[in-house]
Amino acid sequence: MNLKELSELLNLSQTTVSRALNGFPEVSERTRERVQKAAKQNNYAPNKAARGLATGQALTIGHVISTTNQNEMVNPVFGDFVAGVGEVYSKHGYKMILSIVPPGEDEYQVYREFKAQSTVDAVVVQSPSVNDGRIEFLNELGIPFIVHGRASECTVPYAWLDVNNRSAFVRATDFLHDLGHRRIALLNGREHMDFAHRRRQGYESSLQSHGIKIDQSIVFSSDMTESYGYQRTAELLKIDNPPTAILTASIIVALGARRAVQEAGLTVGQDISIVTHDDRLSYFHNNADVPMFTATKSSVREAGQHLAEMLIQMIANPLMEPPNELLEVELTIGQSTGPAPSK
Amino acid sequence: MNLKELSELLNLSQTTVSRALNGFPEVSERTRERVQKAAKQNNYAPNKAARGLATGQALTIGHVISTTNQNEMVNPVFGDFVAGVGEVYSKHGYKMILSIVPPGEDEYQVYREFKAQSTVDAVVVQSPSVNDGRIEFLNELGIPFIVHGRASECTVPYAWLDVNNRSAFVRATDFLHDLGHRRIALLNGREHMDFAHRRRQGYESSLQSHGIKIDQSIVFSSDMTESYGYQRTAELLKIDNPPTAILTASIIVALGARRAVQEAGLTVGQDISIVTHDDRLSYFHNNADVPMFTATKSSVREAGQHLAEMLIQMIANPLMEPPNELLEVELTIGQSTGPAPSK
DNA sequence: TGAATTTTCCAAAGCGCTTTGGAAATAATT
DNA sequence: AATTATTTCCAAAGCGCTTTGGAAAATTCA
Repeated sequence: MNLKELSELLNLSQTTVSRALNGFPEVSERTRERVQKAAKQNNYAPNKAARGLATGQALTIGHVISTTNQNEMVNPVFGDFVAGVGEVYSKHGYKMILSIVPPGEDEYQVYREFKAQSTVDAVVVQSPSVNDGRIEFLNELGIPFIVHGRASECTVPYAWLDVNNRSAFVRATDFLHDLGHRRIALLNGREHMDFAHRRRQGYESSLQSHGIKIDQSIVFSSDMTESYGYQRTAELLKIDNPPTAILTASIIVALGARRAVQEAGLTVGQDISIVTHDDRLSYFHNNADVPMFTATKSSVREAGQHLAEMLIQMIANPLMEPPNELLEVELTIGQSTGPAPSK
Repeated sequence: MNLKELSELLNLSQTTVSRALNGFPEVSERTRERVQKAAKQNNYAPNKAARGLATGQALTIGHVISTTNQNEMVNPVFGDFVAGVGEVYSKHGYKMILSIVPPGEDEYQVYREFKAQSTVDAVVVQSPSVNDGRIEFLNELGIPFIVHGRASECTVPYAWLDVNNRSAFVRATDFLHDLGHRRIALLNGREHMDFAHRRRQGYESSLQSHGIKIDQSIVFSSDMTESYGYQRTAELLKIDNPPTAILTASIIVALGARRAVQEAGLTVGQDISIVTHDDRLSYFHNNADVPMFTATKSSVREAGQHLAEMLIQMIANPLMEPPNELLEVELTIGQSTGPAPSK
């Protein structure tokens, strides 16, 4: 069923039917209702390509994910973020195109194609690095975009929504310091990623403000896997002056850390404290009455929802200033922290 | 830059340019090269909507994810699966549309819209339940589709790619039996899901073939979260006749189980054995020299790649029989299993 | 009642591409 | 040289929609 058939069925012109469905004022309520009913009955909806061609709008937003090599991680946060974003898109009638860039291919080429083909109205940039080239590139290319996170070294204005990773890790480190910990290890994410860079800053800034010298031998940076948490923690427990507390970048890493601690016959929350960032992933509830981990919490799903709303506003209003939003985390106390053991 | 401009630039007709780019034989090699070069230089690519309208092809494949309620899990497998699928799509020039169905809305309505709007050429059905209504629905609607998994109670033919979950869990259970375990608990996924249903069958079939009566009090079914693994295991360790081995549905659940075991002061692989299914998620390497867990392994990312190839074949060849593919798992021995402790 | 205004509707153009049916130019055959 | 085949190209139609400019019908006003 297309517009022509529907309008013939109704004995109306295509114009009138189109206007009735698109809420134009110059069509009577009676006609509009008749049209809407017939459309529903015949399961009519305007052909996406035709509509896009006529309006110049794709009603589609692009997400580009680069898997630079075969073993590169798929960000575990990805699923929940996309779920949040996608809910909002569909409420506003937008579709999401997910483009996976295979190993060896050029992410920028995907954006160029998007532009040339008019596949999308806007783009979401995920996992920005400290000096992410995509921001300048997209600005030049002229595709509206919003960044989930920030790029510290980018000075031009651009739209972003970020968690305050710096203050989160200041607070986490301060908290451990308040508990008497003086030797605090950091199992960070890969520090070319902006969020990890900022967490490191927060960590160092807190230590410095307490007059503690930073010991690079207990600071690590890697993909956030369980085995990373396990390995580094196991090693840390064997050194001469082992840390009494560990700060980890995600629950997955924290689980690895906890495993190493338990295997060493120590108790988390007594012998060793662990504080982690918690993205509130749906398959890692950390919200028992007393949560498993003390954590800086921030729902990545809600971030996605919020970011999508911002982007849709930007599309509707192309001249607006790029919006920015900085979300603060909650610091919630769980079972994984306690006073530093006295020597 | 559109086709008209490009053809004027080249002093050719639009037809010739279009044919040159689309590989038609009736254009000379010299002309073709000239055209291709100019297209690349001017970053020309055919407008997606216009091309779709003209050809009737969307070059797009739909994935519909239902988040039935606010707290429902996002499947942790999702990210890796989508990465696998997406790589293949982009190699073949296909786009992936991801449609998140917000809580309270109707998944079927999304498919109806896909059909009415011709947004997609085909659809991937994820996480099928035992008697999944989508299969019949899509057959009637007339959208080509392939299922990741199967629906046990569906008798009509349809395209699918699945892991042999039944044989996987037969083998896992047999293996534990061989090690002397007689009391084997099962922490399954939600059993309305087909994969969990089949795993249960495999588990029971193995036990029965060894003459072991099934004890429903040590069989569980739930969302596959870490805390599920932890809770159930902690409870199991307290009952009168606790199991000596546990079969879990995913590494995430296994991690929870391991935590409970360690907290009880027991050792995994000695006091309690754990076997899990391992989807080879990129953020849970379980492939050390001796892996952390004994596991039935099957890469969900490779499954995605394979499934995408099948679907693209189906689109190219609409009359073919619905293809099916059953992948066998590897059973790899890790540190989490050992002989049953003698009483 | 006739003119002015508002409401209601329509024909047709255009979005950018593919593709049909043929024409012009070139090469091969008689 | 004349005819036939082949190569190379093009004008124009059509995909299904939105939207412009304007006409017809209904309503209001003088």
